[in-house]
Amino acid sequence: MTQPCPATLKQVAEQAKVSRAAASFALSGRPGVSDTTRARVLRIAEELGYFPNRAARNLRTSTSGIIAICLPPNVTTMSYYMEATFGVIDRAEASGRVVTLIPHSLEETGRRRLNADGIIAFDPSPDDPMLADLLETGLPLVSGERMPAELSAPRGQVVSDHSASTREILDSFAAAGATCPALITPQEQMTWVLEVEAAYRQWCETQGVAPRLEVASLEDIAESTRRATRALLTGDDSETPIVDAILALTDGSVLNVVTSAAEFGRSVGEDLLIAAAVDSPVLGYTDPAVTAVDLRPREFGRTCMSVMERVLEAGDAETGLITEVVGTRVTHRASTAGRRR
Amino acid sequence: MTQPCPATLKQVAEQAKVSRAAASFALSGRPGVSDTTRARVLRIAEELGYFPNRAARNLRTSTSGIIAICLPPNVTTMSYYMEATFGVIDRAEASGRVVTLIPHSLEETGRRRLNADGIIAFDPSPDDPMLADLLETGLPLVSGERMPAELSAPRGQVVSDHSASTREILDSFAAAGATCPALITPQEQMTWVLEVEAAYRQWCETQGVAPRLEVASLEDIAESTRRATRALLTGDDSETPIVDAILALTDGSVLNVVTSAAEFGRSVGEDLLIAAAVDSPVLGYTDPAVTAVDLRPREFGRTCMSVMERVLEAGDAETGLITEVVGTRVTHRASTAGRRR
DNA sequence: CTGAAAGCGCTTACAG
DNA sequence: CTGAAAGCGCTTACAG
Repeated sequence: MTQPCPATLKQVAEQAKVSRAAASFALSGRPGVSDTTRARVLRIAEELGYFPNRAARNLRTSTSGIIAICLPPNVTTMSYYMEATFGVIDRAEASGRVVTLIPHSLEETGRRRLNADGIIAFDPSPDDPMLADLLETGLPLVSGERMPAELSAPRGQVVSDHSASTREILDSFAAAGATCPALITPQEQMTWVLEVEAAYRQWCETQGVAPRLEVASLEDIAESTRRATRALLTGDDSETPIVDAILALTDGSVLNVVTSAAEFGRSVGEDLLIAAAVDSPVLGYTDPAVTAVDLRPREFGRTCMSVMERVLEAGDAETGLITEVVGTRVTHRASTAGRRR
Repeated sequence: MTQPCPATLKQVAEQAKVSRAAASFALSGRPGVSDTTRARVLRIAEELGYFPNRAARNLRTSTSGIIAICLPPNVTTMSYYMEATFGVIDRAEASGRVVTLIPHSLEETGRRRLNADGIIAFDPSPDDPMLADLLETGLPLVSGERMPAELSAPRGQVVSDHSASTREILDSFAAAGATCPALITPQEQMTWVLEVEAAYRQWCETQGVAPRLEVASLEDIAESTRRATRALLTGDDSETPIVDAILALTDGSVLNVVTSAAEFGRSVGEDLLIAAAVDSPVLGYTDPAVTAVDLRPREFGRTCMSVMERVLEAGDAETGLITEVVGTRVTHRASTAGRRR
């Protein structure tokens, strides 16, 4: 067990034979202390395993050291958000901040109590009432994926190149012999959904194929997901070409397509290719395993936190909109192998 | 926007025309202040929207107000842990505490820095090295599900009745006509896994059927999951009866069975029943949807936090092992319908 | 039953 | 370049 009470600034100062002020200056890297003194203080702080008492620092600086994460309501693609959250935590640890999640049940008083220094909102949606409330607090906000235009601009944002990954998926469909790829989107107007959709439409236009979209609506989500699959896979209309590939944006849709393809006389990975726009561990367990876009959520979360740090450091100074891009990569699996492997 | 600076104790005291000490006593419910004064202070605090400054309180009481959650490494059944975490947060909010997650990548220095008041460990496993380190800190610990005997006892625990839910699942298999139910377990020796396994063996003994277990090992988890399914569904040995129902403990196994049943000439929900020991939203999206045990993770998380509060309140006083049970319920879906619906 | 006072550990103007 | 001092908001012995 480590020492019960961690070393205090006073102890460091005494050992280094300087005042607490000097020690504080040395540790925070501010000018006003000679290089030799600074080095000595840093060495002793290191030896004693010193780190500043969070409560004292927060009290003095009127901060809370808390970064709050806001996730979309009713998230089914849990793994992405869980990983992204851990990414934020990874990075927050370095600056001694604490990360917590805001439950959607949190009342206004609860949010006031929370008293965060900043908010990271993943996949902000214009339909989320809590998000609107959070924006009103005026706290520094970093958005994971772009903020919808209807909402006030964030101080920083981290984005993925969904256009590129969508094109890569569609190209791999084509390479495996598919000629009529369809899209299943959720009804929520999160910006990444719009980006995938736009990239899909553009790809279709370039290739000269007619876009086929189905929306799994929010109300009665399970049934509407089934309806979307059915709409795409029943060839009730001989005028429209048969859908031979599906890019699904939510894991619910993916799983529904994978598990019901046989009912419609299709064989996934052979005469029906399928891919997911967000990867998840479960997609590696299905048979066949499902090709998906690895959005590198952990890295994405880390980047969100480092943008947040820049925003907090800037304080009220004008920074413009800080933007960072996190690269994605497609994990190719058996579901897009095509007939001829 | 609410007032920039929340009301302070001093303001409350001034308005109530008492000393800060008296106001503090009144608010904390301690004796030493007359009833009329107490009522006045409480009313004024309410009016001003007063709540104690976390940093000041923490500094004064040498606490951090942080509750850290430790999840198993490599969790695939994300939704359960996410919900349980939100449950902890729900409840922590009432006592003004902040909840954070401990990433498994966190180094020893990081853990010292974290400086939590207590730790809630979900599904503690004897194989988790981080958990062993956390136990050494001597911080108050509440475990979600029982602690393995090898590890030091927690101060409190919250458990589910896995025996009852396992029996309910197995009984429903039998009611739908299955005669040879099998179990797929993960290799991790989490106590709930052992409990389900024990309940399964006991049920088999009572029913006079031979238990059939497969383990999906950790290394090469995806492949071993497939192997487990194959082992159960290929009738290579005419001496052993054909498995006609499977209870899978992880969502990976469930999805693998559901998506590969057809390959083995089986039809899920008809001649092959399947159920999951932990429910997840994705199980509602497969076709057929999968019967599963709803462990009520949010309620479970809330209960963990309320046990933690009791532990913290007791301080060093001997409390014995505080235990709470959270009821579960089986969500019956099409995967266990059986041939004759 | 109530008030005056100390002090948690830090940061930061201010004076030397 | 360095030191002495104030004060963030709270809790809690201590004295009346």
